[in-house]
Amino acid sequence: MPELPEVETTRRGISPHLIGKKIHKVDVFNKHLRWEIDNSFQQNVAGSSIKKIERRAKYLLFENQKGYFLMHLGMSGSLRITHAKEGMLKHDHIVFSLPENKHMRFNDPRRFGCALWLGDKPYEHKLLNKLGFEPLKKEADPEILFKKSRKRTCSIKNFIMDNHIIVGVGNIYANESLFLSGIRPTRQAGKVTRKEFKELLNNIQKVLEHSIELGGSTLNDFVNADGKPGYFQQTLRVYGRKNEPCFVCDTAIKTIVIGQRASYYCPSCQQ
DNA sequence: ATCGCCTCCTGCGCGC
DNA sequence: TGCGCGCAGGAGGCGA
Repeated sequence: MPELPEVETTRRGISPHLIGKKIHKVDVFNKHLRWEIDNSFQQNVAGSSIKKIERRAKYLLFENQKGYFLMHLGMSGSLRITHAKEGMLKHDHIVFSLPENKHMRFNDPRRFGCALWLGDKPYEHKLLNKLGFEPLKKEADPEILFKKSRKRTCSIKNFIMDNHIIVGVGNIYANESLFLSGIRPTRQAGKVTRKEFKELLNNIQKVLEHSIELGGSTLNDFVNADGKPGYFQQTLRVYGRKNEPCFVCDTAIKTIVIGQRASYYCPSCQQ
């Protein structure tokens, strides 16, 4: 379940194996991902060289001579670098053949991921042209959250998980950052103060950056990577801790469903 | 415009 | 040991 830190770690991990390298073949073993992989993907990717890999939200954007293609890891996807001889795994849906007998393989048991040819104006694509700000770039500004949330009645948790507002905050980090900020996930977004948004964005940045650091520590093993994502290496303060004592005040952590998603909070620390 | 629900899919853990 | 069930979750799409 890649969150933004895992996507960024993936980008950094695969980059040395792809930048400036030619993808001489693309084999699609199962085109039924979130959207069916159409012929333009293979046509425009096979035989091209990768110039750059960018990340926007949880999308990976690969640039070649003709334009850009996009990949999303969905819930269960991964990209890993292997030797060509290495055996295929169940759910290896796409294999990119690289120089020096290497492969990049896209594996995705749940097939919520996608692979899409975008052409030469990637940011005009409907998946990308309505996205909110990147929490880890200079553009990140709590004032945007404050202004856009006025008169909003949805929960603050749904609000920060809305990609049209701010990108890359998945369920785990939404729970964790709200706990660190003392804000109950059910509170109406419009009732969160300017001061609280400053604190909240700061905490979102902290948990994301911390997790990228942990992910980065496994980068050396990225070939044949099977490392646990960063958020399993760190201590989660509320996520998955139903009925366990709050680390701050010992109150039992509560769980509730918000927007079809499991939400955890300390009823004493978070108001 | 905004909100909340539905959906895609497989693996896992649980209860019996 | 095995079966069936429910749950997990990113995010687009849709109806209200």
